[in-house]
Parts: sequence; C-alpha cells; structure tokens
Amino acid sequence: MMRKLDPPAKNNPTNNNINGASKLRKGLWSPEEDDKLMSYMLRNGQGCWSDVARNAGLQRCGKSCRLRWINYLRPDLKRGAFSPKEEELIIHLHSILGNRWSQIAARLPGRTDNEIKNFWNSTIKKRLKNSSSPSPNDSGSPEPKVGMGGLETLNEQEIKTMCIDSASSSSFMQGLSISNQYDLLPLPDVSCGMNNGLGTSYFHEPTSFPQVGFGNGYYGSHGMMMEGDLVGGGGGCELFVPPLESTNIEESGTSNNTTRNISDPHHSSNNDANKINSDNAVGSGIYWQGGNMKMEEWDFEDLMKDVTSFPFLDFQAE
DNA sequence: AAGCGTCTCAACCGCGAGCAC
DNA sequence: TGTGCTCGCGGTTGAGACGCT
Repeated sequence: MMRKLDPPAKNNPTNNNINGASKLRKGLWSPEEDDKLMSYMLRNGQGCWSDVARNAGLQRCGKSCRLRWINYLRPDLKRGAFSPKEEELIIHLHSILGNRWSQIAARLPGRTDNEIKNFWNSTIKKRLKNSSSPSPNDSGSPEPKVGMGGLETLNEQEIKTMCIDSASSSSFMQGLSISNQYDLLPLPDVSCGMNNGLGTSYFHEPTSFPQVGFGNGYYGSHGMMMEGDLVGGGGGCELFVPPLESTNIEESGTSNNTTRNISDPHHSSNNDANKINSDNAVGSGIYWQGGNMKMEEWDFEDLMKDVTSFPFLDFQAE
C-alpha cells in the first residue's frame, strides 16, 4: 500500500522549514528526495549517513536517509507480498531467533527487517493467535521451538535456495560499500555470481545497479571472499550457502582479529580500504551481513544446536 | 454513498554498542 | 576514563487504504 505524500504542513510541520538549515524534514519522502538519495547512493555508495544526508542535498537526518535506503530504495529489495515459503521461513526463524528481525531479514532475500516485523505483527502474529497453536515466541524470547511453522512443507533444496538468495541480497550493501570505497580499484569480481552459472535463483531480481558490483557480496582483494560452504558441484561457486551469524569466527578463519565490518564506515570509508582487503584477503576474512558476526554468537549457536529437525540448518557452522 | 472500524506499512523514537578523541 | 558521534536495532506510531455495514 503506497501512502500519499504528506499534505503540506499538516502532519509534517517541518515541511515548511525545508529551507531552514537547522530544520530537518520528517515524514514521508517525496519522489525528489528519493531521487536525490538514490542517485547519491549509486554514485557514492554508503558512507557516513550524516554525510550522505548533507552531500546529497537532503534536509534529512542521516538516520532517516539510512532507513529510507534500507527499507525502500535499495535496488535489491523484493517487493510484493510474502510468499508462503517466505512466510514459513519467517515463522521458523522467529521460533529460533525471536524478535531479532534483522537476523531474520538477513536470511530472506530482498526483505527488510522492518518489512518482516510489520508482516509478523500484522499478519502472522494474528494468524497464530487465532490458530490452535499459539505463537511459539510471542514474547520475543528466542526459545527454540521447532516444527510449528509448517516448514516441513519445504524441501531441503527449497530452503537452501532461499538462503542462498538471502546471501546475495543481504550482503548487497557490502558490495556497494566496497565498490564505492575502492573507486580506484577494479570492480569486485562478481563473476562467481553473475557469470558463472549461479543463475536466476541467485539473484532474485536483475539489478540495474550500474556501477556497483555485487553478487555474493563476499569480496576480497582478489575478487571475492566467501565464508560458508560451497555446495553442489562444478562451476566453483554454483551454490553458496551463507553462514549463520553464529558461525564461529575463530574456527572459520586463520585469525580471530582480522574480522572487520567492511560496510562500517568507521572502518571502510577511508584509506584503509586497501588495507582491509589485503589484511583480510581470501583465507582469513569473514564478512557477513554488515558485521553482525559478533551478534550474540554464544546464545544463538546454543540455540541452533538444539534444532535438529530443520534441514537447512545442517550447513550451519560446524 | 457515507460512516466507521480495522489493517497495513512507512517512518519515527529511544536505546545500546562501537569507536574516536 | 569520559564524552560525543554514528550506526543499527526493536518497538511504536499514525496516516491512508480497505472492508464492512
């Protein structure tokens, strides 16, 4: 459902202050603002959001720009209703993760945490409430419970495919960020994703993102950096299974202190770019979903250990 | 057609974490 | 160590769409 733009000065009093340097706009975004933000992001990629707001000529706070980009403008966003499979996956992931919407969104291609949160609160929550089996986790506690989401209707391959899609989608910003920061560098080699047989299932929507290379999102100085298991045969990168955030960094890499969030402007929007690449080139670096690697690895991993009936979890960190 | 209640979802708010100085 | 800045997250709000009477 698309909203109309705010009527002038009704619910958006700051509209009248659009020319006031100290007054920031609030409320719905106009198409012009969207254009500004979109073109800025396409040209420059993600950096410090307050700089984005300033440099793009927007009378918005950086936070608002970030939200708008992430939830609406990002080219890899999928639009439209949730498919039954997505729904099932959401239910299941929620049963594991609780209200960790960003974690759930990381596993759904082209979906945002906000979108999933809204969907849950408006649709699933109600449905589960009305059904005979109440929500397993309405309280938000990540208490592991399995088998209530009907996920058994998904076969293993379907689930894996969904997660693969998720990997490409959720790591979009990394590719964007890096390619921007490395303006002087060649575009990341995304041949793995784009030219090497990953096919349409990898990219839900063909992107029209001209200058920004992204694919699997795991880039290193030699083209890509991947963490997780490659499954399937031939072609090298035919299927990429993203690691769950619970992946144990120490176990996966050769170093436990080289992990860096490359989408983090504090780390990546400066001349360290090359250093990041070289420091973390293939073999040691693990980049996954904007630095969420640290996110409560302990408890999520514990939780995941308890979940045995969910096929796609088989490929989680060992 | 009008009124009203419900639903959806974009956007805001507040908080905590990480980082630089 | 303290302070300030920025980011990211989850919770909440509220306008508009929708459906029912």
